[in-house]
Amino acid sequence: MSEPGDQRLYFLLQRAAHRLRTTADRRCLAAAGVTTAQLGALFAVHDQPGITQQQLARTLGLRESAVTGLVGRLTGAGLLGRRPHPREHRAVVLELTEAGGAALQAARPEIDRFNTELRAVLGDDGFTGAAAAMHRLAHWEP
Amino acid sequence: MSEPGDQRLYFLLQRAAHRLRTTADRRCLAAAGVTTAQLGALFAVHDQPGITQQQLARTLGLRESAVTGLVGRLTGAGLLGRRPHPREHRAVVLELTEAGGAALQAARPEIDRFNTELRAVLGDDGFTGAAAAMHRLAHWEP
DNA sequence: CACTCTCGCTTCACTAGTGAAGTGAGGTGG
DNA sequence: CCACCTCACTTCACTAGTGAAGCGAGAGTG
Repeated sequence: MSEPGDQRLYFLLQRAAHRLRTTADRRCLAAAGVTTAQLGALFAVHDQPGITQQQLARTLGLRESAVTGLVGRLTGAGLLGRRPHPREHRAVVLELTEAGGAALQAARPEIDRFNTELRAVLGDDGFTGAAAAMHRLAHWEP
Repeated sequence: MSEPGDQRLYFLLQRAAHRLRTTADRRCLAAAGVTTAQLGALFAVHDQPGITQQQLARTLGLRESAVTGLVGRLTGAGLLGRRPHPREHRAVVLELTEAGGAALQAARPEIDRFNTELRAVLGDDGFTGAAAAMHRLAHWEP
């Protein structure tokens, strides 16, 4: 409709990401008391129990210092547990607590609803195409 | 290549946005001493001199409180000037300083280079399609 | 003339991230 | 046996954003 030929991909991408993030965060906070960033960490730990913080950083695409903070907030909220790694003295092993699993369950329907809405906005082809493009950009080596 | 059918658009979008943002920020900081968020504000003021903070917030898709901080950093760096609005006592009017204009000029080639790289990664059609999708998502009313 | 209302902007506490520098228990080589 | 190195993790100062609460000069209103 408006501005059909807008080609400032970087700007639009940041705008879209920011928009989606704030609305998704709002919904997930209401539904499960966690943000989407926290949800990402919980999912990663759920999919790979016993993951270390370093692996988690790599999985989420963050620096380790960011993970220190994120994990700190999650353990503080009782959603994640930490214990020393059995074979590597520096490392720490993460696992979901019951509350963490419950938060994941509570957020699940909200996530599905959100995804469905995105699919409705873009259409099936647009959705798939966008996902493929984002995948390429996320894994691009500059 | 890997994970061809990854359909977690939200996750991928955030990942891509984060990835692009950090690399673009790094480059723009090196080339012009400003971040891309600051560059966005400078461009908006350049395109619309005398813009108020409220209008700037709307242009950038941010809350006014975020703009307070952003503008504070930019005036502190001497890139932006503030003066009282002639007709509206609450409002403030923004304009580029010379240093602000210079920063814009210094960043321009970096921006163009980055955009060219993105186009190379996605291909012309992929680029246009992604931009259209991002435009839709950025302007989506939930 | 006083009283209230308006509404840009600010402030505060918070989450979320970078990047550089630091920490320290445990292997490793002389 | 001890100094040295490794390297997960932490800390620190910073940018960037939300959302709620609040400020305050000026316009309306009685």
